[in-house]
Amino acid sequence: MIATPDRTPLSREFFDRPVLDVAPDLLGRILVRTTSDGPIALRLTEVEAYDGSDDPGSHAYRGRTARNEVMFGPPGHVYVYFTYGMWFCMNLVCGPEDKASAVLLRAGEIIEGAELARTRRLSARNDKELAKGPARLATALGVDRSLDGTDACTPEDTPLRMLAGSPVPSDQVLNGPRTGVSGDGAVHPWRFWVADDATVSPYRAHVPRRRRS
DNA sequence: CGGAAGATCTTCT
DNA sequence: GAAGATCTTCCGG
Repeated sequence: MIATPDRTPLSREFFDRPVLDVAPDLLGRILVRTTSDGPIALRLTEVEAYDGSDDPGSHAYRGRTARNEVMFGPPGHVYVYFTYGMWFCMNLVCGPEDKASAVLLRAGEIIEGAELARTRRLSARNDKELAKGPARLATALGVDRSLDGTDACTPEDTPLRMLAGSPVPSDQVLNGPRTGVSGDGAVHPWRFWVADDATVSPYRAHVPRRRRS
């Protein structure tokens, strides 16, 4: 028989821990995104930890700015940024407050609302690709900067919530270098994913884009 | 399948 | 002014 995933919300305390503890613990948890079109539920299969102001790969490394403001706020809130001229990516802020650490949600399996997700991800060739990659994940869920700062762990039915789901046993969690991170930040093996899961995105090392003539 | 290049624009230097 | 926590399409093997 199949264990029903736990639909209770994750607590603030869950996120109020060091980001390297929270990141692997987020695998198997469920993110629910609700809009007027209906709900989408996503089971997280791949994340990356960004260790706040100590981490050269982190948006918070060079201090507080208008963009990363939310990272310096309370844990359990959502940090959304815009990148490469057309994509959004989402993070969950971790503790302690002011450390500005966060977990980038890189990939997941859509377990509810796949029909709706497909309408936002027309280029996806199959359902495994709907949220395979951080920008794809945000696109599938209809997440943009208007959700920056949203509290993801309230008991109320907000547009974005984290539920307990079913944590992945540590022997099924793999880790390695972060994708697309350049310079000194690339050395940390702070990308975590579920072993043998087809929704995990392929690893790509950072490549500086060639300058246009 | 793998590599190259384009798309597109905010953010910080 | 340059680079970016990316994705898609196009091309060659």
